[in-house]
Amino acid sequence: MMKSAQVVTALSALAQPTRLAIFRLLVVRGIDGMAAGQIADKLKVSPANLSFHVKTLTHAGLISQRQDGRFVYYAANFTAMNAMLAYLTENCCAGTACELENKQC
Amino acid sequence: MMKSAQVVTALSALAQPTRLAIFRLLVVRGIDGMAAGQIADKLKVSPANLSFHVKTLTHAGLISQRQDGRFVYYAANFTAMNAMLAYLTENCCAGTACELENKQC
DNA sequence: TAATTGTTTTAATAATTCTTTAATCGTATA
DNA sequence: TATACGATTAAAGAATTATTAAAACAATTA
Repeated sequence: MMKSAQVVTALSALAQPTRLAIFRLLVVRGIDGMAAGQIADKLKVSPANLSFHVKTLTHAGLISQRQDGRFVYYAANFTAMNAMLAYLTENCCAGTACELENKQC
Repeated sequence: MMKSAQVVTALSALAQPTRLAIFRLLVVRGIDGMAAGQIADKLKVSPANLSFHVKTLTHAGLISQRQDGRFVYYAANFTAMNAMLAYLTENCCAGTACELENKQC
């Protein structure tokens, strides 16, 4: 079970256009992930700025990194993402009668 | 389909301890919602500060308001919440082979 | 070892966000 | 109409966050 402060950290990490784009890119990529330079090229962000943003996502636990030669690969952490999503819908409608109208809630 | 900027607005709205608490409270409450003063009491937040935060959540489309006498009731907008959650998991792992390990992705 | 490539860090500035207090607005009741 | 109650707004200062450029670091190759 996730704590409120962790969830705020994760949401803050995603609440920025560049970081949201990075995360979505990595979600689509799956477990192999993508090298820092590739991400920077694809999103047209400077290397320094990319480093700044992936650091924020990493601290939030939403992505992981692995080194391969002089490349650093980043990948989405699906467990953390799912825990965050679950926190938002938890105990929805006090457990009653809302499956009728909503998908996850 | 939600646009990136809308999702950033929604995530920013939730990425703050007081607002996350307000939203979770309203998610549990369901469609009836809760009056501003009740929320403020429950979360031990000043009326002015509560107004500030519900305004942010309202602008993000995550909650709605309805007036009843001199009370203003706020309720979670489940459609917006689900759209935001869907955006994050969209096209996960390019559509391949990750149902094996994850719940939503 | 020197040079190159990929990435990160630092420092500075610019921009945004949060909290508090006081004043204001709207609805209901005496 | 005057008063009370619930809620919102406005203004100010404090705190946090984003962007840029330059320097530094780490791994590879000449």
